[in-house]
Order: sequence, then C-alpha cells, then structure tokens
Amino acid sequence: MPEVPPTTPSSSPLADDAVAAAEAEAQLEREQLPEQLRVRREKRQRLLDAGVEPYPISVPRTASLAEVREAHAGLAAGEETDVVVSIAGRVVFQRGTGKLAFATLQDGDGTRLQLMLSLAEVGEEALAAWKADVDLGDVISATGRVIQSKRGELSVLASSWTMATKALRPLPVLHKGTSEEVRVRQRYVDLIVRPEARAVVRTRAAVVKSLRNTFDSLDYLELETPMLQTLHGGAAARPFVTHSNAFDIELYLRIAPELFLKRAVVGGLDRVFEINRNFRNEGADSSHSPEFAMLEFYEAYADYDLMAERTRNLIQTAARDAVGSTTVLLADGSEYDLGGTWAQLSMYPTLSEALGEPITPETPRSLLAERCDRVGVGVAPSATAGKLVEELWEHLVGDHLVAPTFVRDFPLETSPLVKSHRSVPGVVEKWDLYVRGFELATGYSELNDPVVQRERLEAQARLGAAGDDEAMPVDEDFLRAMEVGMPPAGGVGMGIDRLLMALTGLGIRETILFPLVKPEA
RNA sequence: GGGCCUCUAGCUCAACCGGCAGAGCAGCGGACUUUUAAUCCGCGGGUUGUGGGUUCGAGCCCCACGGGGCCCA
Repeated sequence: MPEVPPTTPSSSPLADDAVAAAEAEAQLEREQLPEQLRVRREKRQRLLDAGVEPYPISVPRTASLAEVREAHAGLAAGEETDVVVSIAGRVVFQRGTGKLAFATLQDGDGTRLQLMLSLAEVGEEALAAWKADVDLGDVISATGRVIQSKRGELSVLASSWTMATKALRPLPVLHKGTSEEVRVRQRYVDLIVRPEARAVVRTRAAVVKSLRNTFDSLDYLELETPMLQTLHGGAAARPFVTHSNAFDIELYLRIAPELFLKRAVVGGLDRVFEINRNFRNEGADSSHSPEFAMLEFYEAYADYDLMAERTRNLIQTAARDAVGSTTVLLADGSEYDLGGTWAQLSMYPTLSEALGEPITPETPRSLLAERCDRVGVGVAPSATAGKLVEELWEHLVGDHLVAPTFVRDFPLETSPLVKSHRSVPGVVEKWDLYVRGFELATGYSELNDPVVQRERLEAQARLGAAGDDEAMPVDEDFLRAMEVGMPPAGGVGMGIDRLLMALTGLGIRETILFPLVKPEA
C-alpha cells in the first residue's frame, strides 16, 4: 500500500550522511550473506539487468499439473502427443545433461510433473538461460507438448519457458524432513517440502466444513460473538488484557463465547453455533495453545444427554468426511476407533472405585486434600472440595481413558454455569468427553435460573477476590438476560485443534497452521 | 513451575578419552540429449545458539542465559 511521501525533502547534509551510512551498512550486510543467498540475489539482479522480469505480473498457464496428469494418464513410454499446454510450478528437483535438462515441478496441491528442456526443442539460448538462472525453489512457467519420456515419465517438453518467481532462499533438502523448529516457525517451507504438512491443512478444512454441514442439516445458525469483551466469562481461565483507545477502558480477549451465545438463545435463536478463536493466558505445551479454535453450540429444549448424542454425531461425521472412516490412522501408525456408541461413566462412583473408598459431594475437603497428597496431586490452598475431586479424578481415572468416554456428573463448585442434576444431589449435569486421555469436549444442561445463576457467579467473584485468577466476575448484563428468561437448553464446547489431534494423533502445534512461537533471538 | 533431550555450512547430520571442524545434498566452474535423491572431474562455503569459566588446548567439561522438542505438575 503506497504511503504518502513526506513533503519535507531530506536535503540537509546530516540526513544525507545518515542515508549514506545506512546504504553502506546494507551493502556490508549483503556481502556477509551466506553464499547461497548472495548467489540468488545476484541472479535476480542479472535478470533485471538483462531486461528479464524475475517477478512478472503474470505467466502463461493453461492447465494445473494435476489437470495435465489427468488428461494424459496411460501414455506409453516414448509416446508423444501434439497437445500443447502452459504449466507453472515450483522447481523441487533438477537433473541435467549437456543438451537436455529435467526438472520436477510441484503445484500447490503437491502434484508433481516433469519438465524437459531439450536443445532441439527449446533452442540454445533458452536452454543456457535455464541452466544459468534457475535454482531449486524457483517458480517457473513453461509451454510445450505433453509427452511420455523414454523412461515412462509423463512430461512437458518445453518449447519456451519463463521465470515466474525467483526464489532468494534455497529449499531444505527435499528427501529429509524439516527440523521441528522450522516446521513451526517457517510453515511456508514445511508446506512445500512435507506432504504431511499439506495434508493436515486439508484435513482441518474438511473437518470444519463437515461440522458446518452437520449443523446446517440440524437447522443451526452460525453466529459471530465478541472477541473483545469488557468482562471475561464462560470458562475458568486467565484472560489476555488489552486496552481500547476509543473507550479508554481495559478489554479482555475472550476466553469463551458462552455468555454471548446464551444471550442469543434468550433472544429466540434456538439453535446456534460458533467456530472461532479463544485466547487463554496460560501455559503452552503439546496440547495447549494460547490461542485456539473453539466450537460452541447451544440448543433450546435440549439437555446434556441429547447434546452428547449431537457431539458424537458431529465427530463421527467429521471423521468420515475428513479421513473417510471412523477408524482413524494416527501419526504413530496406530489405528484408533471413534465408531459406535461411546462409554459413559460417572465421576464420583469411578473415583470411589479408584480410591477404594466412597467419595461423595459430602466428603470433606480435608480428607480429599489428604488423598491428593497421598497420590501426588498438588493442592492449591484456594481449591474447593469440588476442585480436588476433579483433580483426583483426572489423575487416577481421566489420564488413563483411551477409548472415547463421556464422564458425567461433575462437582457443583467447579461448574457455575450448569444446572444441578435432576436426581443426584450435589452434582451438576455436565459431561466431559475424553479421547486418548485428553479432554476433547464438554457439555451441559445449561443453568437458566437467574437467581441461582447470580448466587453461583457471586461465589465465583468471592473466589476471585480471594486470589483465584481463573474465577469469573459477575456479569450483570448476562444476569439481566437470564432474568428475561432462557428456555431450557443444552450446550457444548469442543476444541477444534483437539478434534484434529484426535483424528490425526498429532500435537496441537502441528494442527495449527501458524502456531504462536517465541520471537527468534 | 520441575525434569530430560537438543541447537555444528543454505538443509539433514558426523566429529572416539578434551588434540588440525567433516560428509551427503545444495551452491560455483567444467563434461554429458531420456534423467528419476542422474553420473563424472574440480572448487568455494563455519562467530559450533549467546555470554562467562576450567585447561597448554573446548564443538566436546562447568556455570548462566536464549530457542525448540518430549515428559511431569
């Protein structure tokens, strides 16, 4: 985008000196470039000096590499056609003889096609220019007949070629991978050299498309609710804080869309979903990213049982749409079965079994803290009895769940937005879906009694005042919406990145195209 | 937050007990009209992540810091 140039000309000797010094420094920097980068810059300049544009606005292209492959499958070795095509692609592999050069071109979808340049067909000048100017990584365009080489490789035999984009940096060795650091820092390189990296992007897009299709078939509306919020609510998490210049107030990047989606349900939007980013100012590891894609959906007149069914349907349909089966192949080569109905178990009974003694919502905090100590779970002084139950359960049971499992009926204190259980006192109608030992989704029968909701949020606010920096503040506008009345409803939150992890067996940073990484030194 | 592993040429990696920093690919120059990680001849390419320390001598040992990965909390 062109900037308006400054109106004051920099003609003072001082400014000129500064400009000269900057130029000298830039020159020095160029000279200190590694040889391979310098050589490519020199080639670019040589092209310009010869009147050849290294970055033309457009180049001839009448067919993608895949289209050429499709239209000419099954030619015999040595067979030539009269079909002339113009193709373009990145040079990923080169072989040359004196009067004949071969290059492998790669298209954006990973399709490759061989290009041949023979002295007889392309001419002396164009062949010499090819050898002098083209490096691995350049994008080029070529026009010529489709033929099958003597060794049986489908090829375009060039009658002319032109530079499409001169690459100034060499590609990594094609037949090794990229290092883990290059993968996350330079995904653009990773995508060129590693087919698996391209596949993840496509799988992710297919999954999201499938989710949208499923929602569409259920008459759900897709909404977009605020990412910049004046209060952070809807989850137990530390928010990122930012500042609005226009309003001169602190704002939070959202930790969850929940409180706004529920306002929408109050307004009569009975079936709504949102797929968008959440931000949590917490640790980053192989299953947590500070920004992550979240799906939340709410349905009036549904409860947590129906929402569990909806969730299973969404995931199994996404698996079939994105990878072709509910039995998925993981990155380590093992298979994982997401098909059929999934196990359901209840938190307090399974924890009681694991500990060998009955644990109920009435079990005193002191006993739970002692059991945490015994099994090596760290206890924060501010943690409630319910929090300790969850910690113990995760440690003793959750981490070991391999097959997809719904864990039901959570402690009340840790679930301030969930309705109390219809028959079991002291617990709420909430489930977590565990897949391969991690939490993939959570579902509620949503709390809609505004008086109880106020009590729960005020209890949260007291925890916050006592130092719990994950506690929610009281959101008066949300409570006002609840007072207007939300129909009975079920709701679910599911991490999109985690869903990709479940379908592929990859770490979260491999499922996110451009994950947040620390700046290079 | 804690533990373990890792950082060497553009890329992927070597370098024995602390003793002249190397290979393949890539690059540069040359030969070659059917190659498929072509082949053959020749050449260049390094602040060993950063800063300290020990030592006659440090890529290697010690300390601190930074980046990445894995495991745990």
